Amino acid sequence: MKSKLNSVVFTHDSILLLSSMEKALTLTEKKRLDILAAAQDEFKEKGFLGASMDSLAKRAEVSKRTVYNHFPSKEILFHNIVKELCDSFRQAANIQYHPNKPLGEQLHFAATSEIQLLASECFRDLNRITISECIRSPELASSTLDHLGQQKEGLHVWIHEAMKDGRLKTADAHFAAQQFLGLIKASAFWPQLFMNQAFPSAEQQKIIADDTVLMFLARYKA
Amino acid sequence: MKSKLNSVVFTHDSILLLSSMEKALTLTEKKRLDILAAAQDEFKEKGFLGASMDSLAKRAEVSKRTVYNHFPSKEILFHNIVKELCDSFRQAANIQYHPNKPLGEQLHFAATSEIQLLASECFRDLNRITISECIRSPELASSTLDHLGQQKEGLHVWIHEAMKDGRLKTADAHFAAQQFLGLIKASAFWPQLFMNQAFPSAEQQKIIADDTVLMFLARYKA
DNA sequence: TAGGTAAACTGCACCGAGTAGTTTACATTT
DNA sequence: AAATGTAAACTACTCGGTGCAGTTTACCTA
Repeated sequence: MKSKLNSVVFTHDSILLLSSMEKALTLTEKKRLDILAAAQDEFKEKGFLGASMDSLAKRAEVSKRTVYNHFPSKEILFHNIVKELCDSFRQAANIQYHPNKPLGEQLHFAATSEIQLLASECFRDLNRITISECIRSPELASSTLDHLGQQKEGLHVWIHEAMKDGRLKTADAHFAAQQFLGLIKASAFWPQLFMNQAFPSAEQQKIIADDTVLMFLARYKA
Repeated sequence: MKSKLNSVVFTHDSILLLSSMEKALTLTEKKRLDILAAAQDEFKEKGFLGASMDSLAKRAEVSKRTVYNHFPSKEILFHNIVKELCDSFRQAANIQYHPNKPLGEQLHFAATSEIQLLASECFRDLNRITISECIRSPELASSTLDHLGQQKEGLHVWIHEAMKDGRLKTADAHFAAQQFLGLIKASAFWPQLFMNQAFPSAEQQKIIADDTVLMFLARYKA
């Protein structure tokens, strides 16, 4: 299996769930997780408007009433899903600036971990779910995609420090970080999100990371 | 002055058309344009699923029956809107490679015209309308976003020629074009589309174009 | 220029399907 | 037996789409 994050939530296989969590789960809690898993599938597949509570309940093999016992409304359930998915990415790859290590090495690590994040099925699911709604719901847009910009924050700080340290040309650190991530996402995020393009292979990922660092340093190295 | 019956079928800009020709339009044609304009607003505002044919008809100040006289179904109407918007971007900025002009100048032109395109309210409308649906409809995704990739094609060819000419380092031209556009869109497209970020001012646009070219040439100039 | 005809528009009622959310009455678990 | 979960029916909608009777418009002819 793939997902190493919050294994409980993303596991669709209830038997596995039960066996791995011992007998700790009461039936009520199990149902709750079934509902969350089914809701995630339903929303992912049909979007917020397209999703139906009946279909969702059937998916979870649970009475619709039970769904409403756990979540008072469709919207609240939706926000729970989004929140939950968001939380699983709190572990923002906090890149630390090391004055002694080579810039290329540090940047390559940043690029690789960003690609790693973009590669995770989980992360793309979150985006597929939210982005459609974000366009028409600014509130959700900011609350959610703030999270997405979190490791951008980290990179921005890193760049700023490297500039202060005289190892990068002085420039707008925020803008530079945007460029760095833009280079990556142009190949490893947007095309996969909107067209159904396959995600880059391991070799392609390496090329993307290498070339991003190469280009970035060609421009900014002091 | 009389107008041929079907000369108006494909519309460029409905509002402009209406105000400039006014009397020349037969009532049927005017209604048709009213419907298209209203549909554009409705879809833009609520998306495909959220849009309602009743609300749309009211917006167009037209009987719902009339809507269905012109367009047999909601889906067909939607595709008409998308097609119409697409057609208004047929003028793909076809960048031509000039062996004698400086690379920076030519690239700067490409960057500027790309930003120009991304800046147009029209173009962002098209994307806002389609992208949400593209995620769940691969068919629409390819048919529509092919268009978006058209000027990318142009750039890719340009880069290829410059490489053959020995003025750029030999590399994957398609990948390089993707990088070039990624640099631009990271600042002037995606943030505006999903968050409601304001579009860059004229000065900011210049900075983006300058810096994109700078970075690209730092990496690829032979 | 007047008049007639065909086509288009209107407004409304209506259909069947589906929606979120609630209630009721029964079954299972503990 | 008390508590919780259950299915199915029910409410009060909204939706896309249709049928139809009556009105308006466009255009051709006499």
